Amino acid sequence: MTETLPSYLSALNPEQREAVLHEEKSLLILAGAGSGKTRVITTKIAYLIRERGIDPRSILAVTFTNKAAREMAERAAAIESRAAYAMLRTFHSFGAWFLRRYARLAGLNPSFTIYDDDDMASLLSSICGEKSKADIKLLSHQISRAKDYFISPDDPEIKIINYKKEFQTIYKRYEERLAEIGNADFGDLIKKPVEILRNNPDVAAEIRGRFRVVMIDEYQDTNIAQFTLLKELCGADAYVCVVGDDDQSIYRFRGAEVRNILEFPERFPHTDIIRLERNYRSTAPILRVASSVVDNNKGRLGKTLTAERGGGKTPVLAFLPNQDEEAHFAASLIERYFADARSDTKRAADKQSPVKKYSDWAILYRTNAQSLGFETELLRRHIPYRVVGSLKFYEREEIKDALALLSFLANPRDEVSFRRVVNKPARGLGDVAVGRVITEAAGGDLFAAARRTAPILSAKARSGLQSFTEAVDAGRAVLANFALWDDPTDGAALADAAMDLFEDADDGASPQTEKAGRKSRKKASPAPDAAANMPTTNAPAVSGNKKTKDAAQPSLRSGEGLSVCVVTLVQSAGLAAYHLTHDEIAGNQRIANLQELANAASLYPATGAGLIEFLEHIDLDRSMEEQNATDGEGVDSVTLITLHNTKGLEFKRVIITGVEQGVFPRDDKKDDDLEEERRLFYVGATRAMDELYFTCCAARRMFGQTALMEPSLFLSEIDKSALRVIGQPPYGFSARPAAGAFQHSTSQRGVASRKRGRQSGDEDSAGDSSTGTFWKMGDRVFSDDNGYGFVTEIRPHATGPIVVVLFDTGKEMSFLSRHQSSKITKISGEDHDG
DNA sequence: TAATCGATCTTTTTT
DNA sequence: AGATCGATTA
Repeated sequence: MTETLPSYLSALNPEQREAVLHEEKSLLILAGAGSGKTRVITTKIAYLIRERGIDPRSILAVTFTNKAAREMAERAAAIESRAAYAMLRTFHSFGAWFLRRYARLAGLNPSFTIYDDDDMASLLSSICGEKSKADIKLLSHQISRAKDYFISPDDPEIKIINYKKEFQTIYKRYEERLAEIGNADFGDLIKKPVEILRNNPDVAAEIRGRFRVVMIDEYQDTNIAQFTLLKELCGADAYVCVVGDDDQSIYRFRGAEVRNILEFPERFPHTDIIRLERNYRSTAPILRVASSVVDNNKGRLGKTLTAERGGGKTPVLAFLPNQDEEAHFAASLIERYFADARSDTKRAADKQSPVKKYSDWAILYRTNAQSLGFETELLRRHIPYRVVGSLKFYEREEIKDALALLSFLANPRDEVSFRRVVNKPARGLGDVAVGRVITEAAGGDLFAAARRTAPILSAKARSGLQSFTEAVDAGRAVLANFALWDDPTDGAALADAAMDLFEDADDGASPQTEKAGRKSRKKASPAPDAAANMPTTNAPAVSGNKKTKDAAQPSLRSGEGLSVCVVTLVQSAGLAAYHLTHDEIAGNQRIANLQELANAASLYPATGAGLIEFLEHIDLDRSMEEQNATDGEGVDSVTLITLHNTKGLEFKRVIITGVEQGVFPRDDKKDDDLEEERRLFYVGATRAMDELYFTCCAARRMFGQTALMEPSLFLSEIDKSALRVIGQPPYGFSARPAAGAFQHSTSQRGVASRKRGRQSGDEDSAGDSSTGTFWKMGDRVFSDDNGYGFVTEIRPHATGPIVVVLFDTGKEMSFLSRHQSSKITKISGEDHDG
């Protein structure tokens, strides 16, 4: 039978193939890490279209990240080009698509914009201004959670989130204000579609008629609202296929419910379950380490991943004195990788060894803040890197300002954006004047209200308000088809017209032409100042030589499409001048950032719909992947990334950093939260294909102070023989110890030194009686010629031990201890005391 | 009304 | 250490 199958199917293993060919009612695929689940999904999409004659437009596949969605679309289309017509989106992007389409039914204008967490907080503080910032943050978090659980203000279940009556009141008020403004928050993108489906049987019928196949990836991370949406989306005869891994559920904190995957068979009757337990990604030693940690979790379905790959190196655990050494160590590993490559090529130039790339490497950390040290070090060594998922660009003041202007242009009822920019730069508008405009608007069009209010204000406020409205007017003037939004109260015709504009590739236009059009526009648009893109975080190769040249006269250039609008708005509002004069040091950089935003906008048409599309894209996908990638995959670079963000990715070599108690796991974690951190460990470790490293620091600067750290609990859960330990383990450390404390000796003069436990790895050390030096793997050394380095190998030799040192420069040298040890000085490690 | 200085807290993780 | 917030001052 196999030979009758097309090659894309026969290439699958039996379980994968079974999953692809399955076609009864519902399917739950329990897919371990690296078991080829993306391959299964994409192949299944292709198979359904090609072999089963399913209309691609009736397929909906949902993922969690934009990156995953893009990858899925690419891979499916590579097998079967018609897959481009299928709807492959993130949950939120699908929600936004749906909500625009049926906006009216939720009382929204189809041109609504999306409020992020910050906007949410701003709105909340305008509702209850007396609250502290922390309280506001908590409230917005709880409202988000409520929406994740599909709980409305009046739902009695609201007590689960917050039992106080006050919370209910505020939540309710928040919903009213948001409705007045006419925007949606993240939760609404899921919750409102459900409500529309429930309240409008005709819409439900239409949607259910359309989507015959629904697939969901990373199902273990869905929340209740998303589950509810799935239920509403699927008609009685829809085919539902979900893929997930309970061991990789890491988003409980934002409402993910592992129950969804555990109870899926009950919720969807006649479910078949297929397990994918063959891991194709990692070598066995890596899987062993990953499993030994997650095995300590209680609440799991339990599965056994088996490595399909033989051999493999033992993962390395490096004990290091502090953060700086950690960054040194990571950078050195990467440099050595390439140093090896150079010597390799001489010896075995004809051997077909794969090309070594920076992108083979990823440095993982628990919190975004940890990236800084690595950035500094990589920058210093001219190792190109990119920081994944760093929101920094959109968190910049000038970018937020510009986006607020655009948002206000898109929705003149947007009070949050209005407040942000109406008096920025200072136009002499104080609380009084702004308050008057808002009162006048009475929840309606603030732009119109501003014009009406201006005449009755003081001369100063009047001219300020006028200059603001003129700026907005100027921005509006460069947009075509803007009339649509002039009167948001104009009902059906408006929505219908808007819907045409927002209509996606699915109805009518071929997705290929659409995408091609988009692409070519992107290509055509110059990608100047790619360096300016992520100023603090970009690769060193592109640091700003070009910028300094025109630093004398920085000005915004408008390019194609919507960039005209961005530039016009920012210029005429005086934002560019404001930031330039306000911040003499960073001013030019700010202009460059604004320029970058304008460049991104040039991919969109200069129309009202283009504006909405642009804003939606920014709200739903802040990864900067697209903008960053100048051509194809972009510059080859090391990946710096949070553990959470690595989900679904893989790298040849992975360094998991900061594996210390208090950092990973955070020390306030226990029980369920601790189990989630364990899963996070599992996710991180299983990203590695060939080599895996852990780093654990004895001391770490936190809050401006140096704190002594203990090794992570997780390290102690790993079988000692599964790791190769280098550096100085703290006294008493051994993997899998009798439960007990790790203890540190106190640090001395900034460099914490640790007494080595007697029991650990004596085969990796050697004393040299002639010099009185005791060498050990991982010892930190210094040489006048080569700077700092680590002892990476100790070999016995007739005339005494040979010590191999990897210097931070990447250079590796061997020293015959007896004769040459004077060239290298041990600066930390085993003290000479016993 | 805006800018500046000190006090205070910070770090999860993300669509 | 760095951001952020509030109070004080110009």
